[in-house]
Amino acid sequence: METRQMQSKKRRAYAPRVPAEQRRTELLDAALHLVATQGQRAVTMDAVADRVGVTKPVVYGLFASRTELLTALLRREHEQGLAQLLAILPDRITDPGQVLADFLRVVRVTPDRWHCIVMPMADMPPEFHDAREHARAVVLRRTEKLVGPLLRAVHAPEGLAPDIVAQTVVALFEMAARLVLTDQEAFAPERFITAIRAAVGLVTGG
Amino acid sequence: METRQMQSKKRRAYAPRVPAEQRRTELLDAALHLVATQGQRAVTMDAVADRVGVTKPVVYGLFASRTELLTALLRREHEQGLAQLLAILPDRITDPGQVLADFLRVVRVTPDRWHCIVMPMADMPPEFHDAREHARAVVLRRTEKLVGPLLRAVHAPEGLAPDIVAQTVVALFEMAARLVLTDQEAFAPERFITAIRAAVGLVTGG
DNA sequence: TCCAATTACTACTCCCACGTAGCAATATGC
DNA sequence: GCATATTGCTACGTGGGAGTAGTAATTGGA
Repeated sequence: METRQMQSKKRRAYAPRVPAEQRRTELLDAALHLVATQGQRAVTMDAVADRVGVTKPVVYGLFASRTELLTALLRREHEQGLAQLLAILPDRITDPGQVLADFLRVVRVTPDRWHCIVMPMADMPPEFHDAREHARAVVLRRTEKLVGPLLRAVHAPEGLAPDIVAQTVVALFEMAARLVLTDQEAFAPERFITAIRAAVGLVTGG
Repeated sequence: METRQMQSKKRRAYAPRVPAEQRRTELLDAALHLVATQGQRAVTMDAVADRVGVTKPVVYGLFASRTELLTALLRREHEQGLAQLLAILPDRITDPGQVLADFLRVVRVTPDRWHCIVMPMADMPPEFHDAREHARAVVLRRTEKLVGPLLRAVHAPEGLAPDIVAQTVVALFEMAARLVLTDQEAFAPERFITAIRAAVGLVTGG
């Protein structure tokens, strides 16, 4: 029975000890990568732990549950994404093509984050949507304000309601981001910028 | 021991017997409803069976696995959705607002189907995307062809590439559908139609 | 009225991922 | 160097949903 000699239990190598805050960040980063590359199903507590070189109970030491982990992740990414966006938006828009260019550059610099923001994650418990709804609402309000003067500048008719135009603009930016993230070759960022400038020219110059 | 008298095992009431093809349809309908109202996680074999008033093995009699069930569902919905769309699109577009109006009417008539088409379902195994990719590709090709003459008509500059315009148009239709499905009050279909007509007027009349 | 085919049900097994209890190693203050 | 807190690990229990084997009810035809 007592064959505890050769092939003994091989205790796992101890992972380097790391202060809580830093571990927390590492774990969120791992979760982000999993979401972006394999979808949220892939974010199991074991997988996250594994990616950091640690075991599951360590994750539970910092996040009470899988739900809390994912919620924290979505909140962090949306907060930081929102910050990136607000840093880009000027007070008054003169060149929409420039705004799109800046945005797409940001997307390419932090693709995982924007993947997780812009590729809609279905089947998330309601609480998960809070972060997204909030960030999106902020962007929509901001966009609506920016769009108003633009519409007046081109003498747009009444029917072009600012809220609908704002929804449209945001949807288009999201579309561009998705295409850039999934089909980088066919949809080089410059193509969108060319297109948007052509469209603007069509309206103002026509 | 033999207390099999009063509270006996209460065998479940036999569900009415139904031919295979019809059951299949019923089950797909049930799955569709679950997807549309609670997301794909809610589509468990038990839940689907239950909704039809039947038990799990019945479902396995018609679909070899959960994956096959969901695949069949997505295929069916995309096929029928595509048919609806193609029936709407004229050979030559004269009034874009009319096309959008027709489309949104179709969406409101079969909301569950369009929910499942237009609300992206993340975390689906690759095979699930086949139906969507295929249908979307067809629509994109068709749209690209329709958009060409339109661009020439308004003397659009070179930079407005037809493929990008097509992606844009499709993205906007999807956005409109999503908003109509989720926020029917704030985004009455007429508002989109008004907006699109105003936008068209801005380009052609300006 | 009986038989065979069809349809449905009961009662499992299996697996996977969540979440936890308790122990082991490593830092840190004295 | 030694106590103690901190961080990590092993080894479970648990629940829920996929999938299956075998049986029972129903129906349609002879």
